[in-house]
Amino acid sequence: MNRNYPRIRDVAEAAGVSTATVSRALSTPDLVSEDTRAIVLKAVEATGYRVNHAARNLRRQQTGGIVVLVPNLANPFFSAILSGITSAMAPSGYNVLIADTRQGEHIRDYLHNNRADGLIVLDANLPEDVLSAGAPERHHPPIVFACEWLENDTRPKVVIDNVYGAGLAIDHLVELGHQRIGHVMGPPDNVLTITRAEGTRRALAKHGLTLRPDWFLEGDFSLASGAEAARRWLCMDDRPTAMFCSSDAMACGFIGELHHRGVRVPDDVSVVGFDNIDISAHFVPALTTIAQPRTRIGETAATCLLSLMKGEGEAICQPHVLEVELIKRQSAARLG
Amino acid sequence: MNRNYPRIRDVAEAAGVSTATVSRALSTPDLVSEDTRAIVLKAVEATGYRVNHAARNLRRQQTGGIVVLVPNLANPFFSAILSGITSAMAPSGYNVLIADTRQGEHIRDYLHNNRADGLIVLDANLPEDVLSAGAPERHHPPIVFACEWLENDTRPKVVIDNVYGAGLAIDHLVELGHQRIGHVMGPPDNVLTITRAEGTRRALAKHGLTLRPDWFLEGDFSLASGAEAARRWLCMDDRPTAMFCSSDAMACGFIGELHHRGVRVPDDVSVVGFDNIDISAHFVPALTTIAQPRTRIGETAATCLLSLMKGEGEAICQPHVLEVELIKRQSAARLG
DNA sequence: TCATCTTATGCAATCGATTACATCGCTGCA
DNA sequence: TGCAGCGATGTAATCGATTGCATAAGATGA
Repeated sequence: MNRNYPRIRDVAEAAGVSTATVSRALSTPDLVSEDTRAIVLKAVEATGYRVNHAARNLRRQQTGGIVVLVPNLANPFFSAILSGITSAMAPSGYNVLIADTRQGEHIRDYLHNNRADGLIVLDANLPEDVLSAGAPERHHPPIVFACEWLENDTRPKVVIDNVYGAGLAIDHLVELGHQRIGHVMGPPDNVLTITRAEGTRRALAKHGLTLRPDWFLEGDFSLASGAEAARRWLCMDDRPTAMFCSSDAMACGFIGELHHRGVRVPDDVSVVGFDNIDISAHFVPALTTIAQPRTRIGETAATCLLSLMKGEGEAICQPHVLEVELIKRQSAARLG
Repeated sequence: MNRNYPRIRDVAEAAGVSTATVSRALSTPDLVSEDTRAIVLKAVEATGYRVNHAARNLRRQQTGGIVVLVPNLANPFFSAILSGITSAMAPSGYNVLIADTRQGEHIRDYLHNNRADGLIVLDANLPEDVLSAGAPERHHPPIVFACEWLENDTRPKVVIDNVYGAGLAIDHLVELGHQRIGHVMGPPDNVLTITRAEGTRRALAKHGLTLRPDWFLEGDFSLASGAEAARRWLCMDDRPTAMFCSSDAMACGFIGELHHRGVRVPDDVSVVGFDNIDISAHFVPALTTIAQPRTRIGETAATCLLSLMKGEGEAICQPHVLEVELIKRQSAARLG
């Protein structure tokens, strides 16, 4: 930041008005006459003035930024959401800060409302106390949850219907003639894991299929854990003919590992994923999956947070449930 | 941001010292006696004080943040780099803002030094004037380029040796007996495209192979452009037996599309990618590729920027060239 | 014992934009 | 004519932390 940088006072002098008028011309144009406004804008142009955000934020008692808490930034699933957030935030002038929740203690800083005017949380598995709504001595800024959320928490969230999505996947497999269906899950304490597993169980029950707990494999949404699940599938002496994976990354890892071991998808086993990440359409075989609108999740969360910060109340921020969709491709085929 | 939030004055009163002492105890502990420091820290604890960054930044004439300009945030290639940046930045206390360069005019704002104390640029294809070093009336903050860079520009950068990397790929294919080698390129005006194509040409020449311009296909690093390249490959009546793709995403798109059309990799054509993104090891077939240390690129860029901002001069910021490595997997096989 | 130097602390100005309040000039109505 | 009301603008206080300068207390040396 450069000293001798044009200040609002320089603009005021150039325009022959007071700093108050310059400030008003820029942030509340209705309060100045059309003529002065034009003069001021010309002076701004001439001096190359840009507002000093630190000064503005100090006076306005705000920080001028929002923070996005991301679990594992390196996971491409989140980059599309981030992209949606930044594009929805850009016109507002708020800065978008990102913080990787794996970076330990630093996140606590971000939760304080003197660090950010708002928060978008993509990771509901933070240490117990961090996100608790019930600690009034901690001054949290407005929070919007996206993708993940806390059970029994009334704060606004932007999510999908994971139970329904899982149901779509199972219905499809059953339609293809599969009766022996397994499930690769995410990490145990994750809401997405829980709801997708629940949806899987319900759909299996609906179709009168017996539930085989030994066919529910634990994973962590990653490629590597999908590969690990494949190895466990290979060790079974009584194998399912189809696997529903709780993330596309796990589905890809699963298929890739099977391929290395000489097992073919969908010939030897059908696979359905969840997320519809970019690679899925190009995978070999192209991945049948449940699509969720990732960019729109980000946009919606950002828009919701903006209206919360404007103080437009919680009313318009009822849980947004965005639609999911079955994308039929080649990784799941008719049993036979 | 809450009014009646503890200010430095509250801490001062609680500790029975002046605000100056509190400030010093926190930011320059050496200037304060051990006893008072302890008292102040206790008072900080008791009041729950957190510094107001707007006030600090205003007084210190800084913004407290750095901006990362990313071309297409939704591209997973960049998320690993971002991850490296945030982890290297976390201890410094600087905020990390991200801006997607596709978001048009807003980027210009970020380039002004009253918006950020430093800049990491991952996209060298911005409009001509935006990054030009030679416009002194624009007050740029310190800049570090990463991955991409401007030709004939002496500013610090963190890059890899793309010519050498491309050479590794071609050498490997030649070693496997391939004589007819094509190349899928990135967008035409991109430095990575240019240097990787140059490396390809040089390596082909080194091995005495004739250069076939009709085997150099244009792409844009994306999955979709890889698929498009596959379609063009299929239309050739005189096909290369191996393709070196300038990004893993294009390699995956290429292989996926061929697979849909019944062409097998590596049986019918060998493919080598570039980047070693996470999916590559799990792709079908597992992708032979040139690895670049993406996380470390981010970390190095961040560290370099930090020392630049500390005013430690350009000296320690000579172009950092990080190493690349050939990862042999299954997508490239012996010809025959 | 006094002058000098060092260390620890306080006082108060400062960073730049915003905004409550005061002022001024004008219009319109009684 | 006089006064209320309104629109446009200026004056100056304010946001909270930092830091140059002043000062006081203690250490050192002659």
